[in-house]
Amino acid sequence: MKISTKGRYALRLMLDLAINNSGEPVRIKDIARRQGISGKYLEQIISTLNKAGFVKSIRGPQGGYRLTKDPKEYTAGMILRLTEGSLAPVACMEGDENECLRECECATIILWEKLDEAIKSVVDTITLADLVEWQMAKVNDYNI
Amino acid sequence: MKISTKGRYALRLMLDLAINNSGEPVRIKDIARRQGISGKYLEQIISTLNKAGFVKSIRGPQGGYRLTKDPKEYTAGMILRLTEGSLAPVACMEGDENECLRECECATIILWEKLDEAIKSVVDTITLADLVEWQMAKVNDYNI
DNA sequence: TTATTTCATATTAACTTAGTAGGTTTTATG
DNA sequence: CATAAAACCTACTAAGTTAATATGAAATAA
Repeated sequence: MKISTKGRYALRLMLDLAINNSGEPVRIKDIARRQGISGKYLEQIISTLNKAGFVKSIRGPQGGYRLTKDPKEYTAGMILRLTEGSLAPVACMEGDENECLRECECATIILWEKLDEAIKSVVDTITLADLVEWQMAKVNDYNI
Repeated sequence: MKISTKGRYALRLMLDLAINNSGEPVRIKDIARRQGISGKYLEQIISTLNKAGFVKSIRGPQGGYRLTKDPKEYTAGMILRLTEGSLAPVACMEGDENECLRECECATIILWEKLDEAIKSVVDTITLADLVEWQMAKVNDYNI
């Protein structure tokens, strides 16, 4: 019941892009340095974000990445689901494929539904803009 | 971000024990048959529940297991944490051991805290008695 | 005494995680 | 035009986890 590094790094990567939006594209190398994450691994993660249109890449020297949308347009859920896959706590909740034959008889499904709703209520309401705001507040605290 | 079979089976096992409390101890073999789960695997899971004092075992013929407490005394969280380990969505939230060095600078921790609270608010308020109640309602629906 | 049950430990195949490795393509700049 | 800096692409891998199976020992009711 853990969010893996892929999801966690994707979130920090997007947050890094949102904060370092000075005009020039942001290089993987710099994100890797700032976040203390393997650059090669970040390449793979950002590739997913790129293909989904979450970021735009500029190739060649002085290249890098930029967000395609305003930070408030990305929810944490969008980023996590893209990189982690479904956030449903059990597979039988993920649609027709994994439907459980005991579904209509098994009461635990009600627990899983409530848990699923609780998770969604957090990840689908918090946006990248919220993370930026919290990050700014943290930096302020730190500098006082 | 999934609950594994251990946790899911433990919950169904405890629910089965709560429902089949006719006085005689309940055998693993019968739970396995009713739930469609490998008996040998259930043995391992119930061993954990036994050592934690959640169930009491009676050995020998006509032996089996019984709950030690009233169903409303067990929360889903107690059962899941015992079998799954911590339900925190990220390791850096699990106490001093896994503390993240970036904690005080990284805004994502706030998201994880909110997610953790949301998960707790479900699993720590739903009891085995609730599951029994829901199960009874399901059986009624089915028989109408 | 026997059969039935729990109890204990070891093993395993398949899968996932968290990267590393090595190279190709694009393109700004000198 | 040559070079270097960046993104891009695919394959590989060590370690860990999951979801069991396998084998047998210990306890005990009949």
